[in-house]
Amino acid sequence: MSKEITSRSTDYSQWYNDLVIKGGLADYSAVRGCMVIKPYGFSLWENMRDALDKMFKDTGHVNAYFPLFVPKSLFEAEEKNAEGFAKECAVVTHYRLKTDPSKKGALMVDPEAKLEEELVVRPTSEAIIWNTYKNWIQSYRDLPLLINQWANVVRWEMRTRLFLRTAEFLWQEGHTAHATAKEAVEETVQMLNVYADFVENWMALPVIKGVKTENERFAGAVDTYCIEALMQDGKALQAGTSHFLGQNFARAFDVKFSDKENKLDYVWATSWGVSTRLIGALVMAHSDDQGLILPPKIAPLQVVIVPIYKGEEQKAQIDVKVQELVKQLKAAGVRVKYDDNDNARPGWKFAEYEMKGVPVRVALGLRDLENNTVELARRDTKEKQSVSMDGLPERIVNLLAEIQQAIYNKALAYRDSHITRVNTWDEFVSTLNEKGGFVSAFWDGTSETEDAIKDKTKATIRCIPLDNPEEDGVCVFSGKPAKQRVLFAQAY
RNA sequence: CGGGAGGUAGUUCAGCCCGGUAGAAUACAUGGUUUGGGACCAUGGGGUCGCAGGUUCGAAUCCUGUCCUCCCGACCA
Repeated sequence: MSKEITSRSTDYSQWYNDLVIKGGLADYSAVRGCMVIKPYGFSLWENMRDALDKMFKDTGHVNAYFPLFVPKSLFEAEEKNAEGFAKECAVVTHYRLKTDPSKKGALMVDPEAKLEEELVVRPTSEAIIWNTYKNWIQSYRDLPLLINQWANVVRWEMRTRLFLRTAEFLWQEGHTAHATAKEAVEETVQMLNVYADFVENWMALPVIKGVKTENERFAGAVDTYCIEALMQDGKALQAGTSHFLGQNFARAFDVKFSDKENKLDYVWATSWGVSTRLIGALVMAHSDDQGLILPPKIAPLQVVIVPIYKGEEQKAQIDVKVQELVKQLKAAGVRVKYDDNDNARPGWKFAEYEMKGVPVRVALGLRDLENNTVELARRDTKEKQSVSMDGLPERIVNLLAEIQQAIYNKALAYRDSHITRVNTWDEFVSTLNEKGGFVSAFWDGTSETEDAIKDKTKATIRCIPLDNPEEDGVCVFSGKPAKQRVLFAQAY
């Protein structure tokens, strides 16, 4: 069967690819490293986007849109940011094609149409946005400026993977400006909390909130806060970042404001983003060898109803019952589909919707009509039971909530059992090799140690957890004094 | 960007070594029987063999280039 999914134990990477492709989320395209997000995958993204957008607006932000292109001179203004992204930028150098005289029907770049100044296709929008903010901010009365943009960005990655790392991806980027450092840090932390809230409560994926070390910090940031999630293969995935940018961009773009005492100062900045990469996290964290498992809150379809019948007459009887149920479920705000396609038989549909991760399936046949029951099946546990049609809509609404919680609990249990405290280098290495997951270990605080560990084990410091206690210890690698444990892991 | 594998029907693949004008399964269409875990029978449509050159009487098959994908590695705010 062409729809079969490679098992996790056979080939984890292939399993992931199978889920994305066969689950109907995305497809490869003719463009290197760029994917087509299919309707089912995009619907998932829309649900995520809508929930996040509401949270951004509830915390006082508004949406705007800035250009796709950044003039090179603006891009290079903030030196560290420019350097960090330089190696993966697509650059527009010409603005016109012409017919190729040496080849019929072919086009060539018109050498006469070379741009005076190259345009960088945004890998992130700090530069173009801060160049704009310069014109918008004069006084403390103009602050804070709290803007978000939903956009696509391009990063010319060497090796791409569907959703996890594509050359073009969709994301949101918030860019805020504040009068004080304190306020900007508060904004940075607030948005980190919004991300954690979203990922945990909507995506059912537990995360660890923390701060990045200097090595892992966003280019141009003073501090990078992050949420880190754990995938089923024991590798960590950065699910979102929120940066305190200090006055770096204000200096680079000369954005000053007058405070109440008429004193000029540079404004304080933050930026924060999550991307379609979250879909990759979702797929890898929850799904099984039968296909996707999607949390009800963001699943494009929450309930699918499959009729089981012999002949038109039975079908008509079932239709009547189902129409009523669909109406009730829709009234309760449930995303429901009645699949009465006659081409596919029930067994085929069961397998198909399991692959697509629809949380709840209702099957309804003549036997059920006689007994006033339906067969109710949940995707996460694959449990099936025959239940009464009375009070069914409420029951389904409750079941959806139960599934949402169960998926979260399962991921949480896995994550918690994969945070291992180690005290020696041997333990550190063997834990990474044999068990995976997060390794909590003392670190001497130096980049050299961090680099050396990465070199030897491929593990990086995912974060210094926000609630980290200060304790005295010795660095697991260097043996030097250390003040706290940090979380290491191999990561996507 | 380095190493490996691959691109042939909508999909998964065989054919390639040894050149002779393309096949299976599945999907699709039609008709019939079916329908409580990926149904069956019959008939039918569908492919410039990734693209571009070259060798040859003749290329899916040999040669060169190029694009795309997958896996491993390097890189990855």
